[in-house]
Amino acid sequence: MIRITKQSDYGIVLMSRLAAEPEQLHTAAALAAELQLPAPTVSKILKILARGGLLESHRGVKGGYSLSRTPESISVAEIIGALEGPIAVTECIEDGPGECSQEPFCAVRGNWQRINLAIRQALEAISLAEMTEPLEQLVTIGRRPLEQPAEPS
Amino acid sequence: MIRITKQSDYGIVLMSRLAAEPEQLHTAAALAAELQLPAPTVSKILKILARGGLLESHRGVKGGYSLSRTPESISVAEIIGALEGPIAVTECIEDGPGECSQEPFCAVRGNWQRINLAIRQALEAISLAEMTEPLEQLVTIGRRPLEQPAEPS
DNA sequence: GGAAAGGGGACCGATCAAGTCCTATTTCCT
DNA sequence: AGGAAATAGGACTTGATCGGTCCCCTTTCC
Ligand code: FES
Ligand code: FES
Repeated sequence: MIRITKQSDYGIVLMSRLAAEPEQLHTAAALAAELQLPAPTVSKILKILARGGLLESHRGVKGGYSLSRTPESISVAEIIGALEGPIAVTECIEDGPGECSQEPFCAVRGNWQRINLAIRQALEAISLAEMTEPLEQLVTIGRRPLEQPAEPS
Repeated sequence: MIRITKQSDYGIVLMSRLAAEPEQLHTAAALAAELQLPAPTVSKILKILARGGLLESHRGVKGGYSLSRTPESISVAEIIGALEGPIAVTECIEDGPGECSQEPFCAVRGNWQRINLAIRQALEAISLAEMTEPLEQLVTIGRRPLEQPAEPS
């Protein structure tokens, strides 16, 4: 739950791959093959990311994609935002008031934004660079990847 | 994006309403009418929340629901978790390894959990009590409900 | 014993994401 | 100059899943 779409999922994976060699150009086909993802979908996602300004595209033979900025300056929030619009968990308050049909009755109206903000900040705090330096870092610090022993079911 | 289901949406609204009078019993019908939500759906959601241990249910005439704990001790993460399973943004790593088809190729494998953890923590940090004291608090502190001026689009 | 509440689950319809495909455009190489 | 290889852009189909409804059973109060 709190599911993101597969587009974002793939998008982050792809961006992470590109972040490994920021200088280098990668074609959509090569990335798809390497990551074992459906080629047309990869192509589509890369296009969107390029349109969003996160990727630099080079057309023609020997073309391909590369990051338009350094991995450190790209947050996963940006990636998700580029792929699926602004980050908002609920449709209530996306931007303007008057949207939700039950504003008058709703007690939480304003506080939804607290949730949205919390999630957005959490996502903005994670940079692409952090996504590429994988296990060592985690293990070194001794951070537990998961801690949710109590699953009531 | 990063959408939660309407169940969670409604669930949080309902829980917030109940948090206003933690002692009192509320029937599903009354809550539905008050909040202008479809009655059967409300009933369904309350059932799930009760099964999850977040609500105390009383059957029979004069029955109804009430919070099983204080609003301060209930986080929105719990509500969402009860309504839609454990909080995980992606299906890759829900719990055990071996799930994702491309573990060998995936560079982010371990770092997805970083994202999941960040979101989970963000949601755990928000209590039901915070959801009920609505606008005043926000305004007093001068917190901006939204800040996202740069929308590249 | 009846009415009013919750408990549980089956069920259907609409929405939307995921993936495919096609065509145009740009660029490199021969 | 011309062809090949790549991106740009969009239309389309299908499939899952969410949202919502409905029905029947159990419990409790009066
Ligand atoms: S304003 Fe939409 S549910 Fe609160
Ligand atoms: S392990 Fe599933 S995408 Fe990384």
